[in-house]
Amino acid sequence: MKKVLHRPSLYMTARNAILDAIEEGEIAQNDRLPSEEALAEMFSVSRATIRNALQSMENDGLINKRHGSEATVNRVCLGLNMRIDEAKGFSDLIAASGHTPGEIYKTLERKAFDSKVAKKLQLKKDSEGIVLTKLLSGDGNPVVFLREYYPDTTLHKVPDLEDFPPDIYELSDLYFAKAISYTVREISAVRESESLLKAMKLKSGTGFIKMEEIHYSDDNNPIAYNETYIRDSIMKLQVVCRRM
Amino acid sequence: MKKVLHRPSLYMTARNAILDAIEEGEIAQNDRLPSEEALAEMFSVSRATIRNALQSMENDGLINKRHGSEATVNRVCLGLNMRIDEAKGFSDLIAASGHTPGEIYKTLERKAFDSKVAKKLQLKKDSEGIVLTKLLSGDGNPVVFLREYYPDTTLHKVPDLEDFPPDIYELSDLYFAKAISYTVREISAVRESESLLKAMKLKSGTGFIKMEEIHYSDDNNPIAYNETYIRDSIMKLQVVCRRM
DNA sequence: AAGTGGTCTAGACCACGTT
DNA sequence: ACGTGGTCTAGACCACTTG
Repeated sequence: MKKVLHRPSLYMTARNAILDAIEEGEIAQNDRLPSEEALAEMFSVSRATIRNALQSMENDGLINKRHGSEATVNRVCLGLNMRIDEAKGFSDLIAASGHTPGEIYKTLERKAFDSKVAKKLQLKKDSEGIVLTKLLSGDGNPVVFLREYYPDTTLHKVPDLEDFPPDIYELSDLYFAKAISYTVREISAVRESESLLKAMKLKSGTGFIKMEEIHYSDDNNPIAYNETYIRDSIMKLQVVCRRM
Repeated sequence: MKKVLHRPSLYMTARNAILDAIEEGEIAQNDRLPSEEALAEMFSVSRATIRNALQSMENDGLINKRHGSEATVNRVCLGLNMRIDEAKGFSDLIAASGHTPGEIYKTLERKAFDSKVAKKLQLKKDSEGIVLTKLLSGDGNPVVFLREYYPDTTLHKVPDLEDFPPDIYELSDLYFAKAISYTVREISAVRESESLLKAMKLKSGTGFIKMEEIHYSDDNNPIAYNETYIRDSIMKLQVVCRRM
């Protein structure tokens, strides 16, 4: 995977500067940003460039825009730390929610996928691949159990177990033939089972959230599949949806 | 709430025309759209306007864009019908997933909110408001149980029970002092309980998804709160997350 | 090398909110 | 009435993908 150093675009530079200024309290009076024209002058760029910056910030839930009046800082969304509509791995989510992430165990094996997994990945039955199993902890306690399926065609190189990055998106940048473009997550509830409790090294549990993830390349082909089990007593999953 | 008829913008017109053409198979050869320049010529608008249309389509997961190559139709996301990262009510979700939505019962009462609800809505304890309780069905079977809390300050007029629109976003447009701008949804898993099974008119259940929603106005004030219980055997909740 | 999308500018007019 | 963001144009150059 080629890595290129981009010259940052003007609008991304402006975006980062505005975000820093918000954090320092230097720019937003009562959480209200200066007008687009004023920002354009501050950064010596055109209004279109500032609009590009503000648009990307609104898409990420950092600010609100309203026709006729200045943009405002969105403290509500800025305070969320378990958003599953963002491309973050679970280690990052655990860390973002204020717990110390860790790995209780991790195993790697190569085998044929069962028909259910093969179907999710649009593969012929008995296609082979890598299966990574992980138990993640928050502050030392088991919270997330993961099983990750990587078809042989996906990985252009198989890293050693200890070289697997904790984040699948980073893994895709380093070792996938094609990087992950987007992920579809499907959520259901499951009762605790003997095998799950054993895998998570728990004696009992209340309810678990099950999350099935299919990761797609930018040409809409599935390239990886995960099953994740989450102890929801620790983690509350969040999603933001905006109108329009 | 004032209702104005907007002249549709050129980019929204182009967007809708492109979407129609995609559906009819008239525009995308092998799911690949014409170039931005070609589209601009087709609709007699500038390239910037077409880019605006395509950008909004990509934000909604309808197409993928790649630097250097034409945009492509995203059949994967187009096929999803239970996305909870879109501002849709549950009636719409049930309908979108191919079941016939219905209401098994619906009650309305006015009372003081308990401290948990008051806190979510940033209200003083014992603040009063309207509580709407609903049991929704898919193909006649109970699937979603809802309890919706509307503070007195939110509703500028309280509709009769039978006049409540099925969709909370529509309700907000018609009867809220300020419309809903965005919603934060928090997901957890719950075991079945006596009271929940009774409310849902079920004898037994497997697991339930609990979704707590706080609806915010565009000035980031919470204006409504819902608790929703979902029989996940019927409905799989979906979220799409894109990188960058 | 050619074609395509990404970024950027300067200027214009309109629609909305506030006063 | 005024200031603000929303839409739109025409033109330019750069970065990426493709043949």
